[in-house]
Amino acid sequence: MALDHAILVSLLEKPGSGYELARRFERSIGYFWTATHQQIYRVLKRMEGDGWVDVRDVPQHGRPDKKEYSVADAGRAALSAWLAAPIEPESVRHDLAVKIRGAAFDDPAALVGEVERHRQVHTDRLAHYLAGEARDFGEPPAEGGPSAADGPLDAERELQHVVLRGGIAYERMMIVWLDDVLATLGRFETAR
Amino acid sequence: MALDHAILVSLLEKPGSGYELARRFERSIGYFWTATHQQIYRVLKRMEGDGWVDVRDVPQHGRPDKKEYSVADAGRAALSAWLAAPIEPESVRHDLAVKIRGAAFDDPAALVGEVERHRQVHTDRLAHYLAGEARDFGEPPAEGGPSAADGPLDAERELQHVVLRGGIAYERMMIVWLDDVLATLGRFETAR
DNA sequence: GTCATCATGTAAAAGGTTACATGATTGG
DNA sequence: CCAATCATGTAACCTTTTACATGATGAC
Repeated sequence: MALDHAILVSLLEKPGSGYELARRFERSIGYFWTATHQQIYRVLKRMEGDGWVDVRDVPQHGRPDKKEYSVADAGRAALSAWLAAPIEPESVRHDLAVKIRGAAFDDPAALVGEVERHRQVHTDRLAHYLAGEARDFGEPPAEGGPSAADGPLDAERELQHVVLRGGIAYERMMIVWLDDVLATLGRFETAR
Repeated sequence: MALDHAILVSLLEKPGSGYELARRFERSIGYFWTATHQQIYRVLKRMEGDGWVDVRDVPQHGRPDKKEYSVADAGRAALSAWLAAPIEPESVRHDLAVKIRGAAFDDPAALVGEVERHRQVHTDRLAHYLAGEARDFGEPPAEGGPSAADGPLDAERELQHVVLRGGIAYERMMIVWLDDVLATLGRFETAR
């Protein structure tokens, strides 16, 4: 029930078409909420029907027209209501953990390649995050540290940054853990 | 497509009824793969039809009979095939990250209670994991360090332990990050 | 010319959630 | 007697995934 809200947040950050949203769900937002373009188009259509979003046809030169969506008042209200409601489950699906436990009943050493592949994905993602952090949140040329002259706190920017820091912490933890997994699997490899 | 495999792994670790599996999915396994009893009963029935699991009626004194499931050869083969196939997506759904980014368009300070609640959940879970680790994997009374006399490596035990260490690392990371989130939100709270 | 990218969708199948339903025993 | 726990399920609904489908432009 929260793909709606993820889309609303993304549209508040910047209005865009279904296609553009789908691309964002492959990058920034997609790192903590996955969605395919089929899902996105369906939800946009439903939210349009419910008056949560407004649509505007944007003709483009050379390219097909796009429908630019932006959040309507009703959508903002729906988001507010969701923000105020507690969420519990944080349901997780860690295939790799299931595989590791399952490997005990098969060949543990056969899992090494798979774990290394995952480690590479997390290494790449970490590098990507760190590059994004340096680009978007790099040290401002502060003289004498933060002061009132820095202007009001930009909530959107600060909160995006703290979520990104979460992603960075997650990738770092995963890399350390996957090394632990590899070391553990290695003990069986040599023991065979 | 992997609830099947999570159930197979759990049944290989220890045969049991649908009810018992549902309880395990609330505890150990459930921390990296969620499932309700309705899902489990449905999948067990399907796997029984496909010959992946065997069933045995166990009459009990005082309690309703239970159907004890165990993994058949075809189930083991299916698990092996899954273990050998690469998995990519690791699809994530972090409601809280969406909420944090969404809070920029609402009241960031209003999220403090929710974040604190999540922090508590992770603190409790960490304590639970650490207790489990001490109980199940506590230092054996080794004299002179590890040696061949310790016997062969127990793959099931070692791999369960490394998965548990992953859970511990995850909870620790989350607590540190949630403190970062709280500090970030706090800057808006006082700025209002 | 062919491939990648932009842009939007439909349809079917699989999987997950929520609500309802039953019935026995044990402990307070 | 009432609540909790053990034990198993059905039905309806919603969401997600996978496959198919179309058509244009720009770069090579």
